[in-house]
Amino acid sequence: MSEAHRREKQPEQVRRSLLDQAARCAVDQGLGSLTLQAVADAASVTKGGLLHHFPSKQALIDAVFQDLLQKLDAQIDRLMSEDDSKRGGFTRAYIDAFFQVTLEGSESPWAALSISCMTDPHLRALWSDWMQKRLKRHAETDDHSDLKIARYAADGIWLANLTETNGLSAKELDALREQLKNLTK
Amino acid sequence: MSEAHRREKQPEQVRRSLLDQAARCAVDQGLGSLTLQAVADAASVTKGGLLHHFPSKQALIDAVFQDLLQKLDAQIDRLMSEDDSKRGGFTRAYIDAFFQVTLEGSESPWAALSISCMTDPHLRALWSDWMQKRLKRHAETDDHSDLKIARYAADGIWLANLTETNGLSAKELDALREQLKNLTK
DNA sequence: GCAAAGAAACCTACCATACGGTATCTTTAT
DNA sequence: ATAAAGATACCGTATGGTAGGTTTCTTTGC
Repeated sequence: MSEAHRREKQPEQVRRSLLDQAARCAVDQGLGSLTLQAVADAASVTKGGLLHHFPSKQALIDAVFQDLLQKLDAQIDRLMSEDDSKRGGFTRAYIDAFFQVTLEGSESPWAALSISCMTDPHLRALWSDWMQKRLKRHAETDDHSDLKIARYAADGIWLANLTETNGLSAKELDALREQLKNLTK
Repeated sequence: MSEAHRREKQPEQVRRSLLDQAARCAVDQGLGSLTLQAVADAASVTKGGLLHHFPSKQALIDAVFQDLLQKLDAQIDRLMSEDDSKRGGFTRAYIDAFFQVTLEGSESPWAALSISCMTDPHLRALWSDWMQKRLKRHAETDDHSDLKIARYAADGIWLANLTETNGLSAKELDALREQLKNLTK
């Protein structure tokens, strides 16, 4: 049946798979009706195996969220290092990061972040903290109402792409991105 | 015990109460952990009574959502009738409606709409439909990329206000709204 | 005008199931 | 040998839903 018992054990890989599949399930079924069994199945592990890696459901969810936040952090830092002009550097990176995520479609684990963020007050706080820290860190270059609007619009677009059954076309998205980035100049 | 059995029956009123309380519960506990019992209790009806009005949990949730969408529709229509310039009329009404909702804070039944919208894929589709119909209806006056960005930004702000533990200040919100509406001219 | 019948509104009691979590056992790696 | 990885079996509970009863409203026949 499950092959995890017979194959070579690569716990790190299993852990990764669990995180990814959990994110995926959260998108498909909504975090509320997310079930340990479903996640375990999707990762080809039994529920017991899952609970070995994450001692509770909440622990799993938290881990997913932290993982995604970490990736987002890295992504933004990378994008910022490629940006030579100072003003709005963070905002541009933010926009690009979000569009990149958006392009990956609703199957991307990133989509889970948003959903989790709304549902769970605890995660909401985490996100809020992250954002506020980041804003404070780049206050000198990115504290302007135009930039604020650009960031909010990026959020909205990202949200829309989750919401719409048929996401926006790549062409539309590209045009929107250009327009937003123009706002940051 | 429950007096619903002895009092004069006013099914319409009970139905309303069920919808309202369901919305309220969805805000408090999150839609995921929304329970029929809790809603029934809040409306002073037994679970059986609730299930008489709404044959399933999903039916109840859908009804709540539809109800709120209907209210939003009316609100937007009203705002549009007060707007004399043509271009961007819908977008301005959309922005105003969302800011009005945002100002009411997270206790408003509208907050439930948003959360539900993210969580439940089925509701996501309903919202998407609503939006697309509305956009088609106002294609002549509101199909422009600037307006699109303004709407997305409104979504983002609304989202941020749900997300942030301490919502944005009324002053900030006002400034943002003005700025957005300027984009629609 | 008024029973009687039928439908609608609502309640009580119950079932089935699915879910999170525990306890324990087997297999693999070091 | 020991610990980690993973599987299996099981438990308690809460929840959505069903069945069928009881009370109130509405319609119909006379």
